[in-house]
Amino acid sequence: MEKQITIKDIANAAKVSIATVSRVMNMPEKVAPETKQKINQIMKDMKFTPNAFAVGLIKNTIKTVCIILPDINNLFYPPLLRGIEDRLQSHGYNGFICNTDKSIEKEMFYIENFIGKNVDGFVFVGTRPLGLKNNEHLLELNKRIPIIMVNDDILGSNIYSVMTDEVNGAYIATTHLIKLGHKKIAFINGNEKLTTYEYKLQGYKRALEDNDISFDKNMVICGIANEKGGFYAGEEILASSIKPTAFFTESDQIAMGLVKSLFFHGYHVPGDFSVVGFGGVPLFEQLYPGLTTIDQFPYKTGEMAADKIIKIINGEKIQQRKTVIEPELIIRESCKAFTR
Amino acid sequence: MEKQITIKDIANAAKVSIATVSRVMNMPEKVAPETKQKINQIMKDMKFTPNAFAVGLIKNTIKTVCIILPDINNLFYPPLLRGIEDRLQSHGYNGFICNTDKSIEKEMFYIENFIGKNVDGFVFVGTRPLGLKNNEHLLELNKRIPIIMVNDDILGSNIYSVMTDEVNGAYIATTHLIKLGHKKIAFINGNEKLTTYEYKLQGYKRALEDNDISFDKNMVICGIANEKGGFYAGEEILASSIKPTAFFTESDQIAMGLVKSLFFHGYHVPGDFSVVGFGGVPLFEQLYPGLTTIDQFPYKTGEMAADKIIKIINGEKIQQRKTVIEPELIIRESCKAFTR
DNA sequence: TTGTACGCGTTATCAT
DNA sequence: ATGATAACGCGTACAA
Repeated sequence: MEKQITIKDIANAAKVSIATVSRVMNMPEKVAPETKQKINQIMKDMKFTPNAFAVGLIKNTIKTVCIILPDINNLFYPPLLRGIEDRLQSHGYNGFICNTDKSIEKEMFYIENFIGKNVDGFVFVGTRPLGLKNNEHLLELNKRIPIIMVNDDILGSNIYSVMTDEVNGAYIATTHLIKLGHKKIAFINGNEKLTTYEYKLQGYKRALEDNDISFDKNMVICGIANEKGGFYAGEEILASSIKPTAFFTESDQIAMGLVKSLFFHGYHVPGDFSVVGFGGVPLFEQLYPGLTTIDQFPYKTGEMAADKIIKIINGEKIQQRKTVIEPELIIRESCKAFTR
Repeated sequence: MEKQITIKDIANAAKVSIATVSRVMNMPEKVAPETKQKINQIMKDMKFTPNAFAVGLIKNTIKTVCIILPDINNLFYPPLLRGIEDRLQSHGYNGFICNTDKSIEKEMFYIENFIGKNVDGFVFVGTRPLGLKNNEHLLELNKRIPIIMVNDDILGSNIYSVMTDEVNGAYIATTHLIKLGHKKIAFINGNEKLTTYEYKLQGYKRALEDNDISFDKNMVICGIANEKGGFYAGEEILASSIKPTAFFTESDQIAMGLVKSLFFHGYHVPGDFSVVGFGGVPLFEQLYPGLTTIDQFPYKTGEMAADKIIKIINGEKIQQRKTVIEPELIIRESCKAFTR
């Protein structure tokens, strides 16, 4: 559009050299107050903003991070992304957001793309497919550029991470139901080979075990991990001979669909069935009934991830490779004691 | 971290000049096939990626757009953002996402910030505060850099836009309820001075008028435009002497909270009250009951916005300044005929 | 077909 | 306290 205003234009207007103009921006203490004053004024008047490419060429940073996640439509991510963004912002950084739909190809494409754009680091958000071959490229990348994983972790690697203790979260959820007197607790899980599903299953099993309830694999329904999957899971269970009295779902979003299915068939929650979700998405406080769930503190998770990647970028010492966030039970209205 | 591979390294390795290397990337037809072959191989082997800053300095573009929106936690935005991103991607562009929380100060800060980062354009998503003084800076910006507005429009300006016909959307929603026999229709709106609230109120009023139902301002509740606001609005109405038989809400998210309030007090939807939302957020198909709503086609809106800003950036001719998307009624389960 | 050399806007080093 | 100038990595006009 318009010709860009350069440091040269400012220098001419101020009758000084470009070096002085540069100095008022980078080492303002080394320039005389009046000169500084004058130059600052002129920069404002002419709406000067330094060319980021030129600066980047020299400083080799553009204060930008690339955030890679499965899909922003998953309700867990918006608050998490806000946490990241707000925090990056306060450090003077910005973030690109990239949706991969869990496709490793897309992920690799984005990585190439953004290495080309000289980002300062990568944040990988969300659970990852199991298997080394899906994660090898991250190990490679980690040698070139600062990266961090959020809500997943590659054991035995030296990749930094911030994640919820999901095993414990699932344990707490299941235990809550058991303490309420439920013994027949169905678990609605996702059906892909993702670490998060493994963790939650572990926690669920362990809670049963610790309470001498035998694990029944028919009680585990694996489907699509969203509200539709939750609905279908409900339909499937109600049509089957499985008769749980309570449900633990892998995500809040699944819980929503499940609850719909239950109501749809004339049941009441928590009157007939208790439901515990997982995530802590603020929205579901306003579900009917208010969803009892495991809070993963998505916003806080994002903040911690942002702080950590910035530290890594700045070469600061990090205490622990893996930061664990302990989840907490939020009791709302979707559970009831089972008495019979 | 590691030393960057430059075009010079490639040139040395291939025993050619840097000009030739540059040419294989930018004018490959002007270099001999064998030379090209060899250089390409070496570039791959050495994992060469051109320095974006250097390229940007010359071409003065980094194929990046800045997307400014109120808050990604508003459920209407994730699908819209996906539409934008997917489309930008296919044009070789990437997008920054910035949440302003409707603060003009934050917005201006981001604008400065990203002008400094040399983005190629801005996409302003979401309704804007009324009043020229809140939008003057966009008129200024529009002279410097390509910009587009999504779901708002500044009349009389030459800023491009893509937006739903919200007046008509509200008209359709209200008319739907009227046709079902409802005469006492409450409208739950947002309480700020934003264009979108004005538009929807207009459509609501017009529908009443066209059906000889007199407008009762007590039937309009203005509150916070999210699920909590919806819940409070429900509480407020149920505690009052206003006795509507149906609700039209400014957003799907409001509808969710409203429905909760209604159930909470022992009412049934649509048995006792009919509810129509606004937006078309896919999630609410799995609300109980499935939410009848006005589809604004958020994903498609995003796609169209992305296509348009790219055209503007490329200097292509645009047919119409303002692209209007006609909303459609999605009938699900939250409405019922009123007979009495 | 290929190479030389200049310029993009800024920072930083060395003089002054 | 300020100025001149060499880098930063790449693209391209011009020369060969």
